[in-house]
Amino acid sequence: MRTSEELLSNYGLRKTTFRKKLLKLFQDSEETLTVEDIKKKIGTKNDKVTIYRALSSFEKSGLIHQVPDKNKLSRYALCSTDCNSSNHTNHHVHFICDYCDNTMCIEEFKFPKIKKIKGFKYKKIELIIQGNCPKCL
Amino acid sequence: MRTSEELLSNYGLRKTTFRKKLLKLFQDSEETLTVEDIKKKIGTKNDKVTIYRALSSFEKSGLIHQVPDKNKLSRYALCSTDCNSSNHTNHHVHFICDYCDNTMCIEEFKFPKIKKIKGFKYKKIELIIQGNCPKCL
DNA sequence: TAGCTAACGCAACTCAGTTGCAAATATAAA
DNA sequence: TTTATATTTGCAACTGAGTTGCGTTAGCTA
Repeated sequence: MRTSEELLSNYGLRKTTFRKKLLKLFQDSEETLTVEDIKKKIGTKNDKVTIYRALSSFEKSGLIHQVPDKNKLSRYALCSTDCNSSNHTNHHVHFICDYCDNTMCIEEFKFPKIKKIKGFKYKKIELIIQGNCPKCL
Repeated sequence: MRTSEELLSNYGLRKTTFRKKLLKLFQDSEETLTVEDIKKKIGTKNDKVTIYRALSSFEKSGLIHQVPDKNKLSRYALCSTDCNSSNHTNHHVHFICDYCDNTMCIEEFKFPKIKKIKGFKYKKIELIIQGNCPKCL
């Protein structure tokens, strides 16, 4: 895995103290993160505005992606493949646990073949499964 | 199709002036509706609280379902099959148009077979396609 | 038609996310 | 290394969807 500093450089982002920490947090985290999660886990007490702006900058450049959440909260996770600003990974499978509210990006999941419908143009396909995760079963 | 009054009775809901209008609006509408849409389209000027409460009551009873929206707004649509409070339709396919922001429930779409992953329990599976609808292409 | 219960409307609130602006800091150029 | 430029940060104040409490109104049942 690349270091957070290398990654920031590669994606044309500035290596500020906060952004290095933020990216590292994503690299070390198994689960998707909300702004609240980030506030708690990151040692520094940066303003929420800073967090929001960093997240949207990371997202625009293709480093992270938004993940749907049961309660319409924004969650984020590292992009697994090599995404960039003009080409985000198209297919994501996300699992939302009813019980612990966690949202997971499931990598091992093989994405099903989706039938084309005449007259529609597809850009992004998302598959969301709601249920219970192994921990909560 | 059943009249809105019949439907309300069947689902154990009171037939108030407002709820009859609201349900009729859904029956007459091809597209999913936001609270803002409802406010505009419905003649009466009911309070937004009334709209929110009616929607959540309709949803709980299985008359309508929530639909994902690009901007995290709540959208609603009639349930196509015979849903009820204990058994909502499991599989929905929704198409979100990038350009006109409309979200459509695509009925003709055949839902793909989803592989089970060991340790996870599935309750609800949602497939969201983002792109452009025939009107906007 | 009387009485009970659900639905309505108002006001005030909550809370995630946004905007504007001045100060701080990273990067590029000299 | 210093200076100039552009991006990032932090504060304060705002926005807007959705919620809560409570008194009033209107369906429904007996």
